[in-house]
Amino acid sequence: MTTEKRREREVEEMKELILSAASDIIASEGFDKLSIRKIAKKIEYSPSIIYHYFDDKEEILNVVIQRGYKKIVSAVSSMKIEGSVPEEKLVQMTQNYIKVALSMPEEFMAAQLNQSKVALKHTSSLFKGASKEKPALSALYQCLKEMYKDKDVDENTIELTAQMIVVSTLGLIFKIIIEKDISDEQRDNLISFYSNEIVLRMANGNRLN
Amino acid sequence: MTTEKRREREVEEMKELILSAASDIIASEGFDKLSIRKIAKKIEYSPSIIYHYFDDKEEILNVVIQRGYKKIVSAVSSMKIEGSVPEEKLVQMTQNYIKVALSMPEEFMAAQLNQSKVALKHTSSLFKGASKEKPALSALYQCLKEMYKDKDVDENTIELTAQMIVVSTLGLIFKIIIEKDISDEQRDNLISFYSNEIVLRMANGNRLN
DNA sequence: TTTAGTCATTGAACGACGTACAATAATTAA
DNA sequence: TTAATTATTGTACGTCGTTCAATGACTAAA
Repeated sequence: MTTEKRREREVEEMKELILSAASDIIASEGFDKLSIRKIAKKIEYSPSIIYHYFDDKEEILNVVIQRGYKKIVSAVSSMKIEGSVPEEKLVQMTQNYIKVALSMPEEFMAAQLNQSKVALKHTSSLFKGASKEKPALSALYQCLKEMYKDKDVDENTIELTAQMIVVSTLGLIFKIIIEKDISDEQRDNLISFYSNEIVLRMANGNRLN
Repeated sequence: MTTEKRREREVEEMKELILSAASDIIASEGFDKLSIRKIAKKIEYSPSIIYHYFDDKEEILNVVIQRGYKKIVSAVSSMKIEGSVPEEKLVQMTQNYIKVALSMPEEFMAAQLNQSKVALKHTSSLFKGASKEKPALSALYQCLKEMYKDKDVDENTIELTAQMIVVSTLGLIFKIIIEKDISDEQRDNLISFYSNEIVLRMANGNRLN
């Protein structure tokens, strides 16, 4: 009777074994080098067994990517924002996000570029109402709202602005990761100019109203 | 004696045959589905022959990607800019770039994400002096300079601003392509808001000076 | 025109891949 | 102890990129 519980646990353990082997391989060799056969060798089972626990390679990849994405989200949200005025908060949030993303470039790119339904459920941010669903976007949205409290900006414009800031930040992160030979100095310059200048201009442009 | 010339031409023709077969496959099935064996079948040769004309699959891929990129560049630069004031030009340039990129999403993504030296030579834009070398960036740079002619903005800031606009635009394009299920209406909204509002804010923020 | 040499092209093979499936081994419930 | 269920494996298929020795075709020299 209690057997069932144990079985469940064992299945979970086996899945974990497979996933962590997959993560190891990805960490040491990169995403494209992951193969079912390598996982099997690493956990000392035959390749076939993996199909008892996962539908196919893609499912494994999706789980790994999803976990990477959660790691990123929790890293970002665990960072304290010390700014008192919304402008300062905005700058800090942007910098935090960029810093975390650049600390795990492989995982970040994989998560963001993955077009599977599962991945898109987490990463999509361009639909109407995204600022209510996505944590990063909603933090941005609140920040902007605070900034606009004396002005007259409609909600739709705030949402669009938040989306554009997110999308721009992603562009910067992508390019920094792709152009892998940027010097530390140049990289810091770019990030600092972007977060201290560009983001604030986007948020608080002189063309509002 | 003239044989050599003919040989050269034949080699070039064979390369072209291989490349165009590769392009066809990529166009109809996507980049990841391209295989040496498929190319061979398409041109009715054995797979081995391909290695007489190219080092490996990657070389073929690089050439195709490079051509795709050139296609994009020439499409953008052939578009007339009708705006009289630099602000209008800026908006139009941005819209043109986005439109062209979205008209060839596969090729555009492949070119931009390719980390090979060859590709980066074309796509990198975050180094110091990029606004002098890269056509898209330099057009932007000129535009910004015109906008700032009465203000006092140093060259470095102009370059950084141009780079940030490019990078942001890429972010928007990437996300629109990745989130493939965005409705036409929503997509047009985003592009219009970005190019008419956000880009101008980035260029002409109230925080200048 | 024959010969020797160069170059184009092929077929077969290797090792790797994802995956399906029937056969076997282990475990559980009766 | 038996029957049923479940875990695990071996084998096989079709795919892939790539190498290499063997062939075929063409070219230059005799």
